[in-house]
Amino acid sequence: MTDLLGPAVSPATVAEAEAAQEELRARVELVSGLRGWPVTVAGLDVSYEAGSSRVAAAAVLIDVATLATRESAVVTGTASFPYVPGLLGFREVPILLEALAKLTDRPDVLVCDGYGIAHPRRFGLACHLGVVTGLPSFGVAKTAFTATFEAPETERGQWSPLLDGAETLGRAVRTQSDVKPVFVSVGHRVTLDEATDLTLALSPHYRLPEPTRRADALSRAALRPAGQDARRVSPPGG
DNA sequence: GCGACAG
DNA sequence: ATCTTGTCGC
Repeated sequence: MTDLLGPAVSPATVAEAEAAQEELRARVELVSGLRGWPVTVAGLDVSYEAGSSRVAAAAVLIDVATLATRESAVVTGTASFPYVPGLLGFREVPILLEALAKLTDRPDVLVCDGYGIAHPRRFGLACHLGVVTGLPSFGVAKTAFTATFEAPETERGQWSPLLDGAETLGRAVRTQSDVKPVFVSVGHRVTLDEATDLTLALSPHYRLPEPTRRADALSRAALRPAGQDARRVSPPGG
């Protein structure tokens, strides 16, 4: 089928992808589109198979107040774009959209595994997904990327700014006391304060927010043959 | 020029 | 991301 949207959706080269990001960044809205505290949030994540291009994407819809899982969807497919730092969106957005489409209810906000605005061209995965879906979104990354930061105080809830010179791109947030911080940045139609508060509300027990934790587990399990979940098969030596 | 580099 | 054994701790 003809790709009517061109490079903005499926770039053929790194140069085209970077150019597309420069175009798409103009569509990011740095104001809140939330109507008060959200009722539901969808956590998203993608898992990869070792020596192949097979991937699995999961979307888990969670009730923010109770953290109960309302519904979840998982889909397997093939990665159509290589991993290139700064271009993660082109690799994961397509299959994540498929997983999102399988959800019955529309989430109030998306939580992504990676960065939003704290990106070389200010258009990380969370911005990409937000712009394409029109939904509020933000990212929670596990490791540092482009910005500089000082370690936040060690108590849960403490944070320090992610900086690029004088520009604030996000926050290093301590979701658990004495545990490495996570990196929160805005994606689309969400403020940094909202993203920070949500990250903390969604991470009562572990370092990572429940939505992305559950999406990670689901996508990972989807790559395993049926019947081998949480069980060891063909142990070395018989 | 060289290294580092979300997932 | 994934490859990997044991180990310390709640």
